[in-house]
Amino acid sequence: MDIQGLPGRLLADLGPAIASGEIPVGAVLRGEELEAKYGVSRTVVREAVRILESMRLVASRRRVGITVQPRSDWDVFDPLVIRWRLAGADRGPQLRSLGSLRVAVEPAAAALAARQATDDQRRELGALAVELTVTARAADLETFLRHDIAFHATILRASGNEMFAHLGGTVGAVLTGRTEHQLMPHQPRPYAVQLHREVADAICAGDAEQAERAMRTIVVGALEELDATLG
Amino acid sequence: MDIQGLPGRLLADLGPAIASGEIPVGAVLRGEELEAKYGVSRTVVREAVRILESMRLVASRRRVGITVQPRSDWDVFDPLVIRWRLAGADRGPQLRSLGSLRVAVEPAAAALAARQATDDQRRELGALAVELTVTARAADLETFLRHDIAFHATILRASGNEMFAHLGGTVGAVLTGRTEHQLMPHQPRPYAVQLHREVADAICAGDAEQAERAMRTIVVGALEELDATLG
DNA sequence: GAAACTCAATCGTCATACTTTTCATGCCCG
DNA sequence: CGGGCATGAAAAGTATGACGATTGAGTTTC
Repeated sequence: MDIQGLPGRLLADLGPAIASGEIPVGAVLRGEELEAKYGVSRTVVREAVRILESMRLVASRRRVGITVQPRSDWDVFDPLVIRWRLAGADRGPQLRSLGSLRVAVEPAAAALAARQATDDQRRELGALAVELTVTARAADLETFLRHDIAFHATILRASGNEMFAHLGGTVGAVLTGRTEHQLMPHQPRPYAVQLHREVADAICAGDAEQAERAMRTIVVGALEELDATLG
Repeated sequence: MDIQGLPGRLLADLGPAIASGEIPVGAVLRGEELEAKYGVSRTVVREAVRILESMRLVASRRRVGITVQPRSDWDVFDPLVIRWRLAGADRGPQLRSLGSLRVAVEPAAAALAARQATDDQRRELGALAVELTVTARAADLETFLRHDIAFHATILRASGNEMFAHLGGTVGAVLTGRTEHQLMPHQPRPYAVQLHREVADAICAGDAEQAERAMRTIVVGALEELDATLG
């Protein structure tokens, strides 16, 4: 998932620092400075900066340096940017944005999945729904999270839309983030688990409307809970 | 919008070639090869490859070379990847995916915009709706397109969700693409123009449900029309 | 006071050398 | 005959020194 080598190490340090605002918007870095700070060569610094530039986090200009760009320019769909922001200070706004995106996308994906999931995918969803019920009762949060991620990713994949499918990773990051940061109840709510079961059943049965409705209830609920927690 | 300098030139050539399948999945390039082909130094090739790597279009491995990755790994939300794919062979699937995404996102954005757009934004939407009506009647396709893009981008921005806002550029690429490639009627359908007017009015009046409904009609219609055209 | 000019800072590119990783070959041993 | 292991080479990864191009800022000149 991560970028390799020395440029990767620079990114892993600079990315979160910029995303969290520790290096503020408008700040100017010089390449030479970064070489010294990390004890690497120009080659490495330049490659790392190029990548940050392709994410629109910074812009490099002659005679000026490497400038941190305004947040509105950032490529907020880039998986790395999402991770960095979730780890940093504006986790709240980021989770809210992602929550709204989920509300828009996941019900639609569930409806599509009910129409065109493969038999294997339907079977897998059924199995995952069972796992969720079991691990929720056992309060095994870690395993629950893993299956929850797989559940949503499978539906997004089963929608047959490659862009929805790619949001599987993003949704995974959201679920992981809110569990890691205690934004979840310590034990999954039975009602939420029940809704997952309903979504799985509806998709298995090919009932698009019911799948969409149940999924919407899930993601709207998650967003409301988040709003309540963040105030 | 584009990446600058010599690495940008490499990207502008390699990106479309990979996105269109001209350089097939699984193909292996060598850095030295690219240096020779484009008459540039190692530095430049490496920076370009790093960027392609961060889009997951290729992976670079020692002793192996630069391998084109399977399409399912590509970062399909990256603006450059979207443009490259729209320009190439799988424009059809790409437009369909984007169409579904619009159906999911834009109605939700319209509803949010009705609740929390600024006065300026409401005014601008009203003005744009007027422009659309006028230029549609005059069959001034180019101006119509420009205002249509601004209309949708303004709503996405007015939703107050940064991720929706960023899709403004993507939607712009879609609209431009389908106009350029004759996937549109030669004159905008009066009914579609009327719907834009309704969306603007609803948002100005703060009627979220009506805004959402009208916007859904627009994007569903666009998707159906696309499906009909592509067969 | 404004316009033109000079200068220096910084990124951009190139060429080259060296290092590290990893695959493939083939040898040796069981 | 087959499998594990040493050996070598191929390719990317990193480092470095040199030069070019751009551009912002200060300075001069009218």
